[in-house]
Amino acid sequence: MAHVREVSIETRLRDCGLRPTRQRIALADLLFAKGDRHLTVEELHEEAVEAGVPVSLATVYNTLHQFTEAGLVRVLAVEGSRTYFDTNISDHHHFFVEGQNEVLDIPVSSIQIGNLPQPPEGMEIAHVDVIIRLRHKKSR
Amino acid sequence: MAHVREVSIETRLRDCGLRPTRQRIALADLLFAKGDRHLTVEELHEEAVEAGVPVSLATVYNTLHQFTEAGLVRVLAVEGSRTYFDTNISDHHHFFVEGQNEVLDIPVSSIQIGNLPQPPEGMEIAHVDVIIRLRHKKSR
DNA sequence: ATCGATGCAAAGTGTTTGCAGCTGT
DNA sequence: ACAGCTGCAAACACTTTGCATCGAT
Repeated sequence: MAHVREVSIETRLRDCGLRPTRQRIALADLLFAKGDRHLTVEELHEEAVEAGVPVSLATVYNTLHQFTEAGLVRVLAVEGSRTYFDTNISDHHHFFVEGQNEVLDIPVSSIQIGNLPQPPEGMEIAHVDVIIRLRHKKSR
Repeated sequence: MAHVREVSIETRLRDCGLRPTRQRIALADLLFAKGDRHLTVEELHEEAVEAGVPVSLATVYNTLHQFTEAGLVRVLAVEGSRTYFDTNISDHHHFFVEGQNEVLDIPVSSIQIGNLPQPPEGMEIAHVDVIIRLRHKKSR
């Protein structure tokens, strides 16, 4: 059976110092199989359960944080309550659809940012986030 | 006693359809007396109590949301858990110091953003947030 | 067999809500 | 006096943690 991909994900986990357990492999599969994704813990948990891998919510939280530390995913701060995890760790920006809690990628090339201000003394820039908040046009 | 400012804040509240109560006036005073500020509910609550205006936390939450709807302040989504309120409602951007939970304004003129991507069909841009995340330089 | 991972439930945060009593007009 | 606020505590959503069991090596 299609074992080829599993092996590579296993290796990837191992390289991060994470033991490739059933749950981690399943979650990593869900995360990376479908291209770039923006998921909440809840959503990923639901997907896992639907895929027949009954992980617990707590494990999804723990696993996503481990993945974050390992640099496999990154955290997206778009909206107060919920935390989004982004499987696209390359440099890019986001649309956020208000009310719909939907996140869309913006390739870094479609925005021009120039003239970044100097960070205060002793600080350096860790990351630049651009979030373009969208709403539905009222016109109808 | 210095009643002049109070009156103007009262008027401002009234204009928003908010009854100028003790608590609202006190909170508005704290918010707007010291220039542009970035505060969490907790911080504002503490300031109010220290200033001898014992409002309840719930009232601070309610009041800040009312102020937000009235357009007196705006919500800042920089970080997952806590909600920041920004008293500067003009167009500008932010530094965010990781680990320190500190927010600093960046005047809109010090960043050049060009070439905004087209929003998806039927959507329009509500707001563009730029957050420059900072960390301390490791050098020492 | 060992040490780490998992699941559950309980504990934490930060935030919201319901309702009795208080306050501004 | 009335409608709208406020305070408290209880309810909530999301997230983290403790501990006994399970699983990968």
